[in-house]
Amino acid sequence: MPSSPNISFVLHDVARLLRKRFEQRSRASGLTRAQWQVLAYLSLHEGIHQNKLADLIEIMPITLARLLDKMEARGFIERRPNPADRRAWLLYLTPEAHPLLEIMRSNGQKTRGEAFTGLSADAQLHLLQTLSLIKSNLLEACTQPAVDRERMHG
Amino acid sequence: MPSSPNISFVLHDVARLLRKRFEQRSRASGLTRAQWQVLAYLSLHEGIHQNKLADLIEIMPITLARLLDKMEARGFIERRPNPADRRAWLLYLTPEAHPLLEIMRSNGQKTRGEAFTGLSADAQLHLLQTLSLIKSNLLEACTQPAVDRERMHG
DNA sequence: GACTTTTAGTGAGCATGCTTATTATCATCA
DNA sequence: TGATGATAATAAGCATGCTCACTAAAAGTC
Repeated sequence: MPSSPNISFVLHDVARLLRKRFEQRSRASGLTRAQWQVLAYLSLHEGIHQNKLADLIEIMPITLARLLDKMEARGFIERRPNPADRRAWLLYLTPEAHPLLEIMRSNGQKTRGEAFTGLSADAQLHLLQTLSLIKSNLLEACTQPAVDRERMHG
Repeated sequence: MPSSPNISFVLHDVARLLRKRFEQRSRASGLTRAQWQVLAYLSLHEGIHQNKLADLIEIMPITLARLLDKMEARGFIERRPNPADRRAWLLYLTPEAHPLLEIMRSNGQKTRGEAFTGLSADAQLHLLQTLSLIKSNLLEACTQPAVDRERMHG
């Protein structure tokens, strides 16, 4: 309950504020947080295809497709045909994208710097480990049927 | 960078997965995560007006207005005119909303139960405190101008 | 080789959250 | 009282993320 603030609500708030702050900073660069995440992952896996990349980022393929549409239109990435599989595209950064990597990385660092003021390096590492555990718990849970039935009245 | 996973990305992923899991569970009840958050806060502050409530939840008033539109249409809340100020509405739960509070609270608990498997009560409390600190850092930061200028080339 | 199943990608439609801009009302102060 | 500024709510428009449904191509099976 909000009176003793709910950890899920706070977590959601933090994510939203991180995104907001990052995008305040990055507006001039033309990349949103989500697009930067795509670019960051793609820079480490050029030549990957969309469903694999969506799997890495853990978003739905259709969500990634929409992001790539915009990033392609703005000249940050290109989709090359895959001669071995005519269903799939192969994804590459354009030369224009490379300078952005450094800028966005720096913006991310600045945003984290603001967010994590007062947290020691140890505390940050601990937080990362805790969040990673929660994430893997949730990834597991999301694959299982969510039973809405309950014994509220028993 | 994604190779050593970025704490902001993970935090964002966790928030997204929490929302997804909560909504898998709550689909039958007709309330989304955001609407449940509104209802939870409103249940503690009936008679509040929109801008104040938006301030409590820390979202933009227009975002709240859209949520309230849907919740009003579905009969969960009502907007009563404020005789003392014709610009403002006073917000109340409808009788239909009250049983939902218990159901949604339980859904939230179940979702957190799944998410926090393997975390002691102490670790959860510690996480909450850490996140609250980060949130207040970000709330502070977001009010300050985000300087995009930087010394990348110097 | 034809039939079925799986996989890659997208369309449609909805919810949340933002920025920017507008209207109506209230509050202040000369 | 009458102009000025602040406040409550909403409108328009965009981005992200989901579910559900669909097409096209590949892969597996008889």
